Formats: sequence, structure tokens, C-alpha cells
Amino acid sequence: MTTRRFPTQEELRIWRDFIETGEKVRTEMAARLQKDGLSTGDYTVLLALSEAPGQRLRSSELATTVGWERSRLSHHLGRMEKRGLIRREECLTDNRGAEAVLAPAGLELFQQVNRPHLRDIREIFVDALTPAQLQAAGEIMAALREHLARE
Amino acid sequence: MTTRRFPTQEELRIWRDFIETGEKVRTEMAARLQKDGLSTGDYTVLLALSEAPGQRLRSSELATTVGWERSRLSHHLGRMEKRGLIRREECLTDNRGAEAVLAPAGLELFQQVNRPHLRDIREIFVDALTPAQLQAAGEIMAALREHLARE
DNA sequence: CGGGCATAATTGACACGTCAATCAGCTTGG
DNA sequence: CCAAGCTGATTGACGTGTCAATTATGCCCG
Repeated sequence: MTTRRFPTQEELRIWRDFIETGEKVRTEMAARLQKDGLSTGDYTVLLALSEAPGQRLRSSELATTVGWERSRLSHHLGRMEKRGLIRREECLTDNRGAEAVLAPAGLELFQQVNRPHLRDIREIFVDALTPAQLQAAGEIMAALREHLARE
Repeated sequence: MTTRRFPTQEELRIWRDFIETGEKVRTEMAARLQKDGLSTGDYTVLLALSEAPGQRLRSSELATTVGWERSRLSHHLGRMEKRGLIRREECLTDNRGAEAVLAPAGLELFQQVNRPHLRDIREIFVDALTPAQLQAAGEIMAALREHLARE
């Protein structure tokens, strides 16, 4: 069987659904977090730091942990530092390096926001799907990711 | 049975997978389109206009067609107009109104990019999934969307 | 040792998205 | 008819993301 060159109408519809629904879900979650003064990026960084030993991480480790490009992280840390959520320290073992450290204000805000955020995940995502759909979603995401990685 | 307040570890893992994988897929597609000089937003607008009668649409219709907020569309059309991909015309039946019209350069670029883009959808998305997964993906997106709408 | 390359991180320029404010023109009820 | 309010669209400010260039340091090999 030859590989079809183009997607069918139905495949296209699902692709667009995938993109648009993903956008809507992210937007909704971003709006909810925003009410507590955090962007999704802020939350991601605070979560990673709060789980790190000493609540600090090298910039590059943090970047791979959250799956961001270096420069994106650098810009984001700059904004978070300005707001007092984190601070930066020099790395003792590598003078090129920098460490991001969770600041008290950042920790407090994170703790304040975390439970409501988890509830929102349940409300927006988990409660929308049957257990079978949830599992299928996990498998689909894994398949997409794997496929992307091998290109 | 009482509703659990927080997601389980597994549910949380799937949520994060959903967000991160979606981001990776969109980023990959955006990078491919970018090689031809289009953002995903550009493509969305060009597609909608190219399918519209007279290749023109009122701003507000265009906004609902692509599912964007007005101001987002307005900014985007401004950028596309500057590049000569579209132009704006006044609306005859409503003096407040504006119409976006596909410009020749926009049509040409869209036609040039469309087939490669469709191939990319197949490569990145359709080919990564089994037919069953694809169908499941469609159902999952529908469920999420429906759930969001009824909040 | 030291020149050249790799790596850590930042920066600047620019595209993008959201929010709140604004402006102009339509519409309607007293 | 006209003031009040609604609607279509734009704007400015700001946070965010990407790309390319830059800075500074580490490291390796000749």
C-alpha cells in the first residue's frame, strides 16, 4: 500500500481540533492562574524549583527540566527576578554558570496557588474525560512525542 | 462516590504530557511553516480568506471563523497588511465595519505553502498515530471542548 | 602553555497574545 | 428625534517566545 500524500478531510478535522482545543485548554488554565498573579510559565518554574534540592537549580538543568530553550528561560527568570519570586546566584563550581534560587515570596505564592491549580487541572481536564479516554490521551501524547523525537 | 479533590499522580502525568506534547507539536509545525515565511497565525488567516466568497471577510466574521479575539485579529491583520499579504477595505453596509481582503501576494504564498503544510500535518500528526488513536484523539478533543463550554 | 573550540548564559530585536481603554457609528426607547 | 447604550474595530502597554549575536569561561590538544 502506498502512503497517501495528504491527510483526508477527517484527519484534517482532527488535526485542527487538536490544535484549537489545546489552545483553548491552555488559555483557560492561563486565565485561572492569572487571577492569582501567575502565568503558566511562572508556575512551571516555581514547581521545578520547589521540588529541587535546596530549592535551587543551575539554569541549564532548570531549562532541561522544564523543556525550554535557554534564552526563553533566561528572559523568564529575568522577569521573575524583577518581581522577587526568585533570585540568581553565581555557581561556585563553574564560573560561567548561574543558579536560580526560589525566593521566599516565590515559595509563598506557589504554596498559595498550588492547591487551587490542582483542582483546576481536575476540573478542566480530568473531569472532562472517562478513565479510558484519559489513558488513551496518555498513549496518544506518548506516540506523538516519540514520533517527533525520531525525525 | 465522592469526587476526589485532587488529581492522582498518574492523572497529573497525563495532564503535563498533554500540555508539553501539544506545545512541542505546535512549535515543530510553526518552525516548518516559518521556513516558508509564514507563522501558524498567518496560515490560519490565509486559509480562511482563501475559502471565503470573494476571498474577503468582515473582521468579526473572520474572528469567529478562526476563533480569535477581536484585538488579536486586529493586531495580526495589521502585521499581515504591512507585509502585503492582505489589505483592508471599508465595509459598504456598515461604516464601522472593515473587510479583510486576500492580496495577490497572500494568495500566491498560501498556494505555495499549502501542499507542503498538508504533508507536514501528515508527517507530524497523522503518521504518528494508529487509526484507532486518531479517532480517540478526535473524541477526546470533543469531550474537552464540550466540557469547557459548559463551565 | 596557549590558541581554538565548546559551553553557560545573557541580550536585543522582533513577532505574538491579552487586557483595558478608546473611538466611531449604529440602534432604540422615551 | 436624540440621548444612552451597544457593537465593530483599533490602539497602547505589557508579558511572552524565538532567533541570532554576544560575552565570558572552561577545556583540550598540539
